[in-house]
Amino acid sequence: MSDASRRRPVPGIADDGDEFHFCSTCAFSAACLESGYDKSLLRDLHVLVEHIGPFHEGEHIFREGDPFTAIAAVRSGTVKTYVTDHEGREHVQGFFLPGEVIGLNAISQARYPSNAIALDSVVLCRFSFPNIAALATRMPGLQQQLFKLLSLDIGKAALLSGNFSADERMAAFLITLSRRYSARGFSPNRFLLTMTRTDIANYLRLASETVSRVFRRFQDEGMIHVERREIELKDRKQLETLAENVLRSI
Amino acid sequence: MSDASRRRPVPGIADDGDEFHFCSTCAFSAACLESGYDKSLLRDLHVLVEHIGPFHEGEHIFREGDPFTAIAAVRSGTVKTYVTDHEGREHVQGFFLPGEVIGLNAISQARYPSNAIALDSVVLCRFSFPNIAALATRMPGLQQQLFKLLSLDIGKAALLSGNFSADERMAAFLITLSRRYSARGFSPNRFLLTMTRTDIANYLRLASETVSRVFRRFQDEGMIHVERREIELKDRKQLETLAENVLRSI
DNA sequence: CGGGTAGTTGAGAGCATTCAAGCTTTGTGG
DNA sequence: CCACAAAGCTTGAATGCTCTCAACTACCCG
Repeated sequence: MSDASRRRPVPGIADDGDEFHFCSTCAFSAACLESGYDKSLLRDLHVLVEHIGPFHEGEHIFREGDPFTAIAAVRSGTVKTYVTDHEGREHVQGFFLPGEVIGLNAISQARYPSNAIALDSVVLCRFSFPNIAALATRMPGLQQQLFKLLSLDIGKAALLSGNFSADERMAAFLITLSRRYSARGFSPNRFLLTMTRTDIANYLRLASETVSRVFRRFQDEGMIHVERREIELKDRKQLETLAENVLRSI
Repeated sequence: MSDASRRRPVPGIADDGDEFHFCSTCAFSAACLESGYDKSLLRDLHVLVEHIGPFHEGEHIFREGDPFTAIAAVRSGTVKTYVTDHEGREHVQGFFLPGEVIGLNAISQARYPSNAIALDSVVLCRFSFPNIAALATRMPGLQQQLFKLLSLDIGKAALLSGNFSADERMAAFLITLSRRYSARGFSPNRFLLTMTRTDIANYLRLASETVSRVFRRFQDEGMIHVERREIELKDRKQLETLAENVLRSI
């Protein structure tokens, strides 16, 4: 995390005496609560958590090459991860919504292999990785959850590896966004695109103009209604059909 | 593993009394030996290993949807993982050389999300995942190694996600193959392409004709010499330059 | 109101694909 | 041992999807 001044607990969420809370968005809470650990272990987990932020739009959370010490779950906002190549082209690797974990691909090299930037106002739960790994040896449920998260990310990364058309990739993008928002209790059919067309393009390996054109065509065909950053999925079925090939590999 | 009859230890490699060996290709051996664990823990690890195979060319190691119970390190040969979409197009997700681990992306769903097939004669080290995970709680070095392997695969999958030209992708493919062979003690500049042009194409998201054409062009420009499945890298520097953008994100 | 960023739309170009044909190697059976 | 088939590979020509370039519009914010 590049900005040390932000590593303070968020007011109102810090420890208050003997009580401790799990933030509802943290990816570890559910798994560990379910596993029925005793209170002391849960407290061990809890004290690892550091609520940091808010980061404002455009602010970096970490940069490529920064030493890796912690993973973080998004509490609110959207995070984009990306790398820049020698020609200055930006390659977006992923968007992270509330509840999702960033930094997992940094473990193998002990450095962040990409940049992470806030697309809007972002608050994170930060977990020291050495500490959570150590704790995981005492909490098999936590270890299992970490393995799962890592494994899931391998599959996610494979999403875009396939040889698909612009339409297929865009449909898959919209459907996965919808599912992820839906899983967090947001509307599955109406949501805000927190990223620019260019970001979407760099993520889907398209030109931003192509993103515009696909949006327009999808709208003309009645599949979506899009206006600036607001989007409504109007024909989910058709979108799912288009996305089918892309998503079956997850 | 789909073929139960192959789950026998390979003759000559099984336990012989009190002695136990690590097979040199197993990704876990080095890390765990280094960590200086006592003999009983190392034996625990060793008894988890099951040497299976050989699988012949074209034989499936697991299929999409098979229940996930084990990960496996390739001992010898090459494994291809792939999925097939609704139009019957094959999407190759990866090639696995000796020392590399397959099945890591199956953890999150408890099912293999893709097919794995032997490209030549393949022998594997199989590890029951529940067992190795349980052991990892007692061997932090092993847990760390598992985290690393998983994290590494996330990065690998991102390799092909970028928006790169056929030349860049092919160069990156050849360079990574070279590095991986080299890391295993094989020649870095002369090796056998154990996969077909079509497999390479499906992996790099190209048409097989394009793969042919790029090979020819690379050869005409003196970067490689390729004849059937035999390839020699003649101008590594130029290849690395081409691959630079693709590889910097790993 | 003006500047800047984001987004849209059109026209032309280019890279990769598709279609098609021919070549090479390998394996099989007469 | 040869013929033949099948699969893998190569090469050429034409099409097409997506990109690039360019101009224009809409919106936001000082």
